[in-house]
Amino acid sequence: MFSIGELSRRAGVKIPTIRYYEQMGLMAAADRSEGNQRRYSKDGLKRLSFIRHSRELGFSIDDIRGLLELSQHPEKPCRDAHNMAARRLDDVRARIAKLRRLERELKRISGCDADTIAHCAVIETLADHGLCEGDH
Amino acid sequence: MFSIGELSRRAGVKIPTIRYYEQMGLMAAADRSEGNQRRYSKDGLKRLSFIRHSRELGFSIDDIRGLLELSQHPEKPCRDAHNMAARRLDDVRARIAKLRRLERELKRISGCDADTIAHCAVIETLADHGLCEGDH
DNA sequence: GTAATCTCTCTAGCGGCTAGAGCTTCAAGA
DNA sequence: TCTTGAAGCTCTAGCCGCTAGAGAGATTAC
Ligand SMILES: [Zn+2]
Ligand SMILES: [Zn+2]
Ligand SMILES: [Zn+2]
Ligand SMILES: [Zn+2]
Repeated sequence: MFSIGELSRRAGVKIPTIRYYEQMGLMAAADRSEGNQRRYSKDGLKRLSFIRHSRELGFSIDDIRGLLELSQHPEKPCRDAHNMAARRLDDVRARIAKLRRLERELKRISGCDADTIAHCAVIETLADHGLCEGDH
Repeated sequence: MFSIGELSRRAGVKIPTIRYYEQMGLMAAADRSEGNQRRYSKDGLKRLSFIRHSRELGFSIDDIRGLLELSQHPEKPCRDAHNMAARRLDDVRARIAKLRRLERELKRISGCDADTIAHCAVIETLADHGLCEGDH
């Protein structure tokens, strides 16, 4: 049994974030000490690590609720988990595509060789999307 | 002179967003009709289009305040504008790099060919970052 | 016993909007 | 000119995923 501070250190998740996850129903309401402080076991650490890793991979709090639920039922089919991962992947790819378009425009305007605002490619482009090469 | 609805349609920015930009000091407090409704001119449209385009390119509200200010002073050097664009570009590249690492992991776990949660690569990976190929 | 360090709950704030309630104003047609 | 319906007004609250702070109580080490 360890404190929330210890859990925080071990899992690499800030204390208020742990309490937030509890509120959001990701972490079960923790056991309490006599003085009402949260006490965690190895299980709590595992669960929190799962949550952290899922967040790092971009899953939403809602998704994670589902994934945690699934992980509790080893006999169930994993189709749902695959679907969530696939949706995540699609989303990530869409975001990459969008950012690449941004990168292209930003690279272009960063090449401005004017000295004053009057002829600055950055300002001119912001004022007129027609100067852009692509969509965004 | 046109209404906020008309401005919204022409600039492709929602009405509450326009009012929000006014609150944030990006749009100047608009002229008003006798009945206290906002009235805009071509200048307002230009300014809003500039804001919209800047947002699309990923600049923050704060950055945009600066960029608008710069754009009002054509004689000034454009170094500041370049710096902002460069910082934006760096940020976009960092985000792309991060998303690509994500993409790789998500692609890997999406290749799970198990049937049940018990052996599902998605769930296993979320429970153990050690199974990941890279950092994130 | 006392001091230092945790931890507790509760509330509010971040960015960039978005939505709704409850009201007033405007514009077009009869 | 009057009516009606759309559009506008302000104000407040909510979204996500935290993060920060106040002011209180608990724990721990010496
Ligand atoms: Zn320039
Ligand atoms: Zn553009
Ligand atoms: Zn699977
Ligand atoms: Zn990992």
